[in-house]
Amino acid sequence: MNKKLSIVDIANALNVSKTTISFILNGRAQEKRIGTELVERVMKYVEEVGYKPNSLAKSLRTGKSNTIGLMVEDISNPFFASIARLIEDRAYKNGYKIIYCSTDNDTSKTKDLITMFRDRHVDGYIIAPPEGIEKEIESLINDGLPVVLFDRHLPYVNTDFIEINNLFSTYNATKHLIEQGFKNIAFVTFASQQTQMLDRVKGYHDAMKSEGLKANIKEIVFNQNEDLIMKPLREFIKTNPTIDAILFGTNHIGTCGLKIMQELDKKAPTDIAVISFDDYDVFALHSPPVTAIAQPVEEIADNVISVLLEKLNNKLSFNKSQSVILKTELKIRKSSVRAGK
Amino acid sequence: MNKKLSIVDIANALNVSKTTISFILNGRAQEKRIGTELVERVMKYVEEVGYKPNSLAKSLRTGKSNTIGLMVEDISNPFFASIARLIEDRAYKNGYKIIYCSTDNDTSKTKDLITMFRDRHVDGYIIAPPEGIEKEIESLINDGLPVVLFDRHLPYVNTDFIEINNLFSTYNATKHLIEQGFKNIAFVTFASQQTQMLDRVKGYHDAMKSEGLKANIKEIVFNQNEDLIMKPLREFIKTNPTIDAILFGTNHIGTCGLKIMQELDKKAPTDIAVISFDDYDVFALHSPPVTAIAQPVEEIADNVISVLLEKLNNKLSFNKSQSVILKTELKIRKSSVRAGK
DNA sequence: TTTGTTTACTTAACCGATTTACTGTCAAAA
DNA sequence: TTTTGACAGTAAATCGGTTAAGTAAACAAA
Repeated sequence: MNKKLSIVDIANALNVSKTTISFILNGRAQEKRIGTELVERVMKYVEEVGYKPNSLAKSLRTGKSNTIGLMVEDISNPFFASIARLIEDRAYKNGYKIIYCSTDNDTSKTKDLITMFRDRHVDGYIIAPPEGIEKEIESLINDGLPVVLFDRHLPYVNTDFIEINNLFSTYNATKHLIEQGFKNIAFVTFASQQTQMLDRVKGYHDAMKSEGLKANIKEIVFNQNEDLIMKPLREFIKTNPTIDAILFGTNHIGTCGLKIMQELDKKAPTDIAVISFDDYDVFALHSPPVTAIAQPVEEIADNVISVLLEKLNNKLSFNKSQSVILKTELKIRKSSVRAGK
Repeated sequence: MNKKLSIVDIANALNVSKTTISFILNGRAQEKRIGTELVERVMKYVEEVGYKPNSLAKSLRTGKSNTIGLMVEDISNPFFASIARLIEDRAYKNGYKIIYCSTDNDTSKTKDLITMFRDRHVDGYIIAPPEGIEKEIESLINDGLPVVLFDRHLPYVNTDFIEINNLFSTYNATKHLIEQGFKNIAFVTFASQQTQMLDRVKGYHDAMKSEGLKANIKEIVFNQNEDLIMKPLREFIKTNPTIDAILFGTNHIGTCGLKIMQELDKKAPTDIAVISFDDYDVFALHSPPVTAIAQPVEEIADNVISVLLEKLNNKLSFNKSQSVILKTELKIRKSSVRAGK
């Protein structure tokens, strides 16, 4: 219908060069000493006809796309979805758009996605990195692109990241279970070499060790197909009847665990006490409510975007690394509190 | 570090014109009768140096951005998050990237976002539209841009949409409650004039009427702040002690309802039977498990993206409207089954 | 009167691709 | 011998902006 207006159309209509229009629209009128009368005339006309500069052309010339690439593990996981939501809000407020994708923790998929993001000239990267993409991340950094990692980091890549104190979180949760009198405490998690997961395992392990208790760690291979998670989990619980408490390493596996317990008619905390990493509605609403290690989602999102925006705005200080470790909160609910107490 | 290669660099390196390179890379070698020997030489070199055409430049010239704009109500809502995830997968497989945003059902925010998407030259639009954006959607369609609506539609805008049979879904759920012997059934939902919501109310209303029962509808104003949802909900339940069943209009309000019931120590189904629209982990895992109207999330996503891709591929048949109404499944669980039965 | 400075713009190059319209060569047909 | 057509490519315009470099006019200083 109404053919899109270009800067040339505006220039012709007003009998002014397109350079002048460009300067005015980019707020460089004063600097370029464009007469105030003309500035007003141009602004008025632009407003009137609703002209919007073509952002592709702009990006091509300036090299800035005003886009942030967001790579999460899985956007349908409530933890990532809520962080994505918060990041989205702050990004839009600052004039940035988000392109996102789910990595599924798949290294080669992630590599492809990074290539795609580069290709799209995203200005900054927010990544929850899977293992094995050190080279790609380093290459981004070497090329001067702002990168912020979150939820986990790559130990041998020197970049900014936002994380929580995983080690202390599971340590603390385990201690809590021990204090409640549970002894045969298992840690059930996804098999992973990611930093946050290693810390979670270690925190649990150290707490058990410090109390002279035997650690019992079950690692389950992640799979998109939920049945393939449920099955080994079911086996584990069935074949370990002496377990009196389980600490789950993520919300996803925690949820699966609850499903299995329901299926096997195991009640928390009488049959098996339960704590899960990450907090969300499922845990708060469960009967009994499930004790959870709540991550400070808002703070994580805030920090991630703040650090990234700072990098985007003054590329100068990219040498000063800004990594943040946030604290979790152990939300103690009935599922982990000994009946008698 | 390694300066990005451009097509000119490739052309110079091989002593060939950039036109030729472009033809070859776009698979038009045969059509443009480029010698096979040269084609091979170029392909090999391109592969070797890892040249990737600048997609911004490409988009600027061709007018195609290979991007789909996805507008959901709230990406942190599990229903939308899982649809977004499925759409993302299919889109990436077809060479499209997703830019997304949450509308919060806010009309003016949505208008801004549509402007932004246009500005970004997204190739196609997937929108769960709030009320009051008929004009903007029509304008997209008039400009020949592919638009698919989902979850709801705009009755007076003639475009494709994917929806479920809301009317029958709540009718059927209400009938189920009546069959179970509940009589004082309330419908609690968010105040909204969106088609899916109107249908949900009507389905409930008609079912009650057909059985000669009195409808009791509570509409709650949506708010980002959950407390402002909980408060009127709490009041409603407290001041309506005769209610023996509640049908919740969305997963969000259903979840809030469960929280209130927990707080007030009301058990389902003995104190109040419960059914909620949308199904997710919270409902399946709740004790007792909550009967839910499950939307066919995969099918919705599949249909949405199929229709959109078809439109993107052959702009020809844009006159033939492809609207799909999918069926829901009433997952009957304990929360709505009379104790005695 | 000449030179210099400021003001208020404009011209033209550029970003990196695609695409239209050519060019030059050689063999077959008229 | 000239024309035609297939072949194998190329030059230049274009998409819609930004930006470095330049210019004309007015005024001030030397």
